[in-house]
Amino acid sequence: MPSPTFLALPADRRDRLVREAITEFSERPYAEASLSQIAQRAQIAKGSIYQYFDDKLDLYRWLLTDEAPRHKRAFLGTPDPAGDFWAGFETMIERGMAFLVEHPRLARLTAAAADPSATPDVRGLHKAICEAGIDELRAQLARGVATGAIAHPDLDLDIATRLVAAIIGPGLTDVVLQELGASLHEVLASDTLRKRLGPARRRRLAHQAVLLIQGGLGAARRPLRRKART
Amino acid sequence: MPSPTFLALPADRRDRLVREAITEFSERPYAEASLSQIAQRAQIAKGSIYQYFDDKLDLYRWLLTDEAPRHKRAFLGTPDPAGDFWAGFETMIERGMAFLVEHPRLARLTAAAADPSATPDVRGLHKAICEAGIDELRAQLARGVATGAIAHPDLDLDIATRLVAAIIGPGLTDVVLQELGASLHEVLASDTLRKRLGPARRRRLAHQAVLLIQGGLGAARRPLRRKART
DNA sequence: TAGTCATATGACCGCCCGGTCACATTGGCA
DNA sequence: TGCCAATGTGACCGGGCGGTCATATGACTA
Repeated sequence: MPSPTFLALPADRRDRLVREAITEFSERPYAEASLSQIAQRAQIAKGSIYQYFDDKLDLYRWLLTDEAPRHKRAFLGTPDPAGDFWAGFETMIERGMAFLVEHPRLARLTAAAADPSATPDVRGLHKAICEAGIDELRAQLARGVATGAIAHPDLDLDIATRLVAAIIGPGLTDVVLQELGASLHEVLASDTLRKRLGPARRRRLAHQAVLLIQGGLGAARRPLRRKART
Repeated sequence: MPSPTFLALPADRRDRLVREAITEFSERPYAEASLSQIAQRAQIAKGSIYQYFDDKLDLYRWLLTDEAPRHKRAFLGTPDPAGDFWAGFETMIERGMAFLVEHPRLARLTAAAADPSATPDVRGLHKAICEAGIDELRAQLARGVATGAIAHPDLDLDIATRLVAAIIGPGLTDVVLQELGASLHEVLASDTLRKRLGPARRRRLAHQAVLLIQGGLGAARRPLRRKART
């Protein structure tokens, strides 16, 4: 965890450090990310970083568990619990893609949590992040079950949650990159490339994902053309 | 690519090197995997490795694009094109999980291809592997469309392929690890843990995945209880 | 102004890496 | 048997890393 010294830092100095750290950790796997580089680019002595954080992992952990989620929550806002479940679900997916467009480096940082490589301590971190996301999604799907929007007696909720998470996480990311004809890191680096992932395309892709998910989870057989009973 | 010298190596020497290399690359991210370690554990001078492969990446590439796929193909065999599409699909998924049980290190090596971190050259490798898998899956789904087992006019085949790939790849892996209550690396290391992923459990999980996928892709609405029209 | 102390600094340390190369070993052929 | 080309070897290199620490700095007190 960051020291009081870090928290009391002048804003521009702290921001410089945070910005460069996020950039470094979003562009390289943890093992290759370099504190020396971060310090140099942020124009802060390397030794200072060790006054703010215990070590490399401590800095990474803080970025991943505090800084990134804070921005993500601020961006996503609180989802509207009222309204049609599937419409809300689609919106949530669209907002997730919007976050990728608006905060590519943070999105990339978070996406790294899916990385199964990595050293044990880093994996622990990643797993914690993933499980938090899974819990949130499960709660949301459970709400769908409660409202009757989801009804599939043979499908286990825990399993379904994880499969759906894979669809809207790595799955949709893959689709997006395919559509943009670029790699995650190219998208991360290019404003014009990200602009191509505009609201219309995001809605379309989110809808496609929901088509697949709902078709498998929806109580009504194919409620897309005709209204669901609810 | 490996030199002729490597290909002509006495079997036990070559096998030692390959085995230790696979182990090393499956236990650590590429950046942290160490040729010195591989050489030491295989009891082969480090210099020799450079007579067999150009460099670290060359060895990794060969493992990923030649050695692993060869074993995987040998294990999976050729799928039976006749028979019910969805039953065949479920079998394919079950065989994939069986591969994880029987060849955990190879499976882990292949799974690393999903890693979005990594350095550009490694990402290039990974992407190639992924795209090959996607192509195969798309062909299979296209067959489903042709036979009428899949019919969803609003869903784009390319997109569906990638989403389905996410389900049966990272998604199912996540589910399996959750059920075993362990991490991928623990499963990799423990025979007894892997034995818990027996045929019955594999079939059940594969069926759950198909439930989700088919529900969204199947021409018949819910053909699980009543026969599909074929 | 002189003294104090939290903080900033960057040269430095030990480590291990990927990769090289001069030399040792081997095995097949004359 | 004697030779030589192919192959095996591991000490060695330059480099960058995470992390340390003696010292410099500068704000604030008395």
